Amino acid sequence: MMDSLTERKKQPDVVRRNLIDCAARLAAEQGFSAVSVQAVASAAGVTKGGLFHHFSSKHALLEALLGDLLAKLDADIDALISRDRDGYGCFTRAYVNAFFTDRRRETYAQWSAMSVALISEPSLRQMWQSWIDGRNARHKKTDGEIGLELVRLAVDGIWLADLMSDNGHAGNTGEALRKRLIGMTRGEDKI
Amino acid sequence: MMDSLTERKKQPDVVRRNLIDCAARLAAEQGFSAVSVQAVASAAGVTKGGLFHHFSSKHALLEALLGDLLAKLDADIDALISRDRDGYGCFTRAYVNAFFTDRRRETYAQWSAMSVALISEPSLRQMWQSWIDGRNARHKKTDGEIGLELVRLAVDGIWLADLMSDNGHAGNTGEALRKRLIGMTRGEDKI
DNA sequence: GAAAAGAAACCTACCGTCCGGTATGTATTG
DNA sequence: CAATACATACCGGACGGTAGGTTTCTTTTC
Repeated sequence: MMDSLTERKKQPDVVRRNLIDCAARLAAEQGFSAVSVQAVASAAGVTKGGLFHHFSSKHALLEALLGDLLAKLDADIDALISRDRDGYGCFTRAYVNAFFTDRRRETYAQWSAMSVALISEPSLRQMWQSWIDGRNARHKKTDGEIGLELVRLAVDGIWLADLMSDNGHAGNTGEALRKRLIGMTRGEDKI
Repeated sequence: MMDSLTERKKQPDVVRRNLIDCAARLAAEQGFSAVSVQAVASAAGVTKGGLFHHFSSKHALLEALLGDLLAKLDADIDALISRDRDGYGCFTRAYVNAFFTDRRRETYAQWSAMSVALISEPSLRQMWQSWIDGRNARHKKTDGEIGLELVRLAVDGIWLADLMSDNGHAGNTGEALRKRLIGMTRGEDKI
């Protein structure tokens, strides 16, 4: 029996989607250790059994969550690349800019929390690894040089520094860094 | 009653030391998730109660372990700095070289495992944060420039890449990167 | 210097909690 | 009716931590 006003059909895909979102929100707001099966299920207004109906294991849920984040990142980067006029270093520039814009969005908090899982869980690492390998292979012609690799590594370094920092945002402090990095992708030398 | 040959007095500080080392070894060989109180105690040939006699909590044990690693890193970096003739960028160079030499040692595996805890546990993060803050303040005159900060960030990026990579060593692939980074600390521009 | 007293160094046994996962039921849907 | 979409109830295990005893060393006392 359903509420008279809220009367709807069951929407399993909506529930499934909601489970992923709740897992992401939990991870973002309370850290990865707070992402237990019970917590995610409760947050989504479902019981644990219900969650296990949609995902065969906790791991499957995490994989879905990571896949989601990767898909978004993929879209962002592709959009940035298509708007880039120069060929040389276009992926690296997109990588830098995608990072610095995501840095203020809520997805960033999700990434932050996800990173912990990403480092500890081998199969999740594998997903990230194959993503980055695929991208590197795809943009080898335009972004294969070691100088550009260094730029991307520096971005990862900032990411790591953010993870270590207490204030999640760490936001506006990096504009100088961003400009410098973008400059490096264009072969500008400085000082 | 003691064994006739193994006759020794109790050496609590040795046991304590051994507990830290075993925690580090466990973390290095089986990942951070394998570092449970029970596992560490067993590896050190002591019971759980014995461990809790030396460390008031699991967290205290982890802090001791991190403190140990930081002390070693401190010593390494100081030694490298004292051997550096130039003033400008000496800390950054030491940071780069300490990383790349540690990369082949066993301490690196310990760091790898520790990083997971470092990211997830706030109070451990705090220890790292204050270490790096102290170093940055101390070398502000010689290593304050943004270009040098970028070099250090890139090193952190390599560290993160290693964490994500499956092969723990990832060793010799980075010599070109190292030279490039060292070059950047001397104001050389390239390509 | 030996006995007594005290503290430090451990061990055994246990507790409550939370975890991921399962087995089985029941209501909804097509 | 059959399949899907959930809920309920439960399990075995590991986890961090505690309580209380027992052994070993150190210090005091006579």
